[in-house]
Amino acid sequence: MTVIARPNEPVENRLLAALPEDEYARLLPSLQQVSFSLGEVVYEFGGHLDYVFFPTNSIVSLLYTMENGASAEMGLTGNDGVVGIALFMGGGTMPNRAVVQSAGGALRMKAKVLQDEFARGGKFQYLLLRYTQALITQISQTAVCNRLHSVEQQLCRWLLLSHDRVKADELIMTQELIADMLGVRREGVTVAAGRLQDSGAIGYVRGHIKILDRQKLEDTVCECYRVVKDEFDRLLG
Amino acid sequence: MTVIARPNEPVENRLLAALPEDEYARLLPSLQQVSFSLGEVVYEFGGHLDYVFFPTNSIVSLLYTMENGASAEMGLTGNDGVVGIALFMGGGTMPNRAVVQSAGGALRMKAKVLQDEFARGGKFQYLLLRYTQALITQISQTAVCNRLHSVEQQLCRWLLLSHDRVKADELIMTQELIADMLGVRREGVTVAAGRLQDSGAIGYVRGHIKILDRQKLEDTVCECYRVVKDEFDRLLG
DNA sequence: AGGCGTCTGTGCGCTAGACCACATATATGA
DNA sequence: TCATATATGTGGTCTAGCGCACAGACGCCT
Repeated sequence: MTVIARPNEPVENRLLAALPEDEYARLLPSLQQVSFSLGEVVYEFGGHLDYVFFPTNSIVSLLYTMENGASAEMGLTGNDGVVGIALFMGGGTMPNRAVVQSAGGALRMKAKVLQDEFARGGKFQYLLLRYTQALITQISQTAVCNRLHSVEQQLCRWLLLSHDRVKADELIMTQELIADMLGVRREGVTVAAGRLQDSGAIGYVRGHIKILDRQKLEDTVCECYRVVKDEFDRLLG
Repeated sequence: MTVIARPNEPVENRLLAALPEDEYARLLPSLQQVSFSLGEVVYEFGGHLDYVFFPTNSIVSLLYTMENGASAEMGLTGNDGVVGIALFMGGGTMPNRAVVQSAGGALRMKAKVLQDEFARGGKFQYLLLRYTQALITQISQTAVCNRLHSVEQQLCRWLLLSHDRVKADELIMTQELIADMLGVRREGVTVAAGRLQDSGAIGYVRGHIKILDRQKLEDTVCECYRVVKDEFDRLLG
């Protein structure tokens, strides 16, 4: 992670952008722009957090790694959210890991500043709690989807959720990493991705995935994607 | 649901019990004791909530039902929690259903009272948010467990979580209902439960499950149970 | 140009669990 | 005591996805 400067351009995180003028002005001096690289660990299982992060064009995955090394994603955060909810929810640490899934920028804020502002009970608190509820929906739907749907459907869901949170049509992501996120084997992803490629929905070469036909993905995906998207729009739109 | 009276005995919900004297005194007049029957729906998908519920000796499951009727549980709430977090998180409605999984009592509180007290920012807010974080852990672990573990392990996890939240060693619950909770087929539960019965861990007849040897269940269960339990103890203990 | 490391493709056997079709057992109420 | 609905047991077939073992294929570095 590299610290860049104080942000001066228009804010690209939806939570911050939704703040009223005065609250944003109060927080602005406490925001620093940082840059995440692919695969960087934002926090570890049980680790202590000094900052919260508001991604702008980066994506951060929340995942859990079992004792035997197997892992699975429970949710992901982009420019519509915040990484480090334990800091305002009161737990201090979270029982999961946060890993950068798509390189890019974020704004960070010191824990103390966040907590003080949260305690004021204004719009900031309101937005953070609504985001947390949307995140709960996402995690819930991941639980259901893991139980009931095929790898191909889950891959579509994952691609669409990522695509929604990043500007470009190209995702930098190997099948190996996707397999870790979805909690399946790499070969399973190869087969599912192969089918999507054959249908013309996506194209990929060595870690570069292109969304060619978003509609095709939406036709294949299970209802879980829509549920999550609708809830995010309802709560944060 | 039947409304009984105003509670006068010692409070049996851990969240309420953790309140300081003055806050509890302020809330007491707004609490009504109610009785839930097995299978009762506390709230529906997208439904509006007039009350939150603090279970005393009942257990309420949060589950999601797909368009095709298949369902899966994302978490469960007993005397250590509250049903209806959307009311203080700000969403108003939740994209899931809440169903009584074990008949028993709860204390209910009008939404308006809850929200006013929450806005004061005292210990009540603190407790509700910490509980919500513990719930997030539970849902997350359900997601991971659904992906990576066997039906038998998940059944153990479910039995242990339920056993922790109810006084008795006997659970009133058919295999059919457990199958809906776990998002698996009824026959799958029959087989898994049969193995646990053979090993002497449990005994059951027509909807009455007895925990005979808790240790055996803990030996069989996956790590997911421990993670959830530890996090509840840490955050609410 | 060559070599090595990292991705991706494929095939094969195996297993858990789904789906289907009944058989049996227990409770409840007429 | 009998009828009926509900709960549980079991067996057979089918499939998705795992584990394993390689075989290309592409990218980067020297």
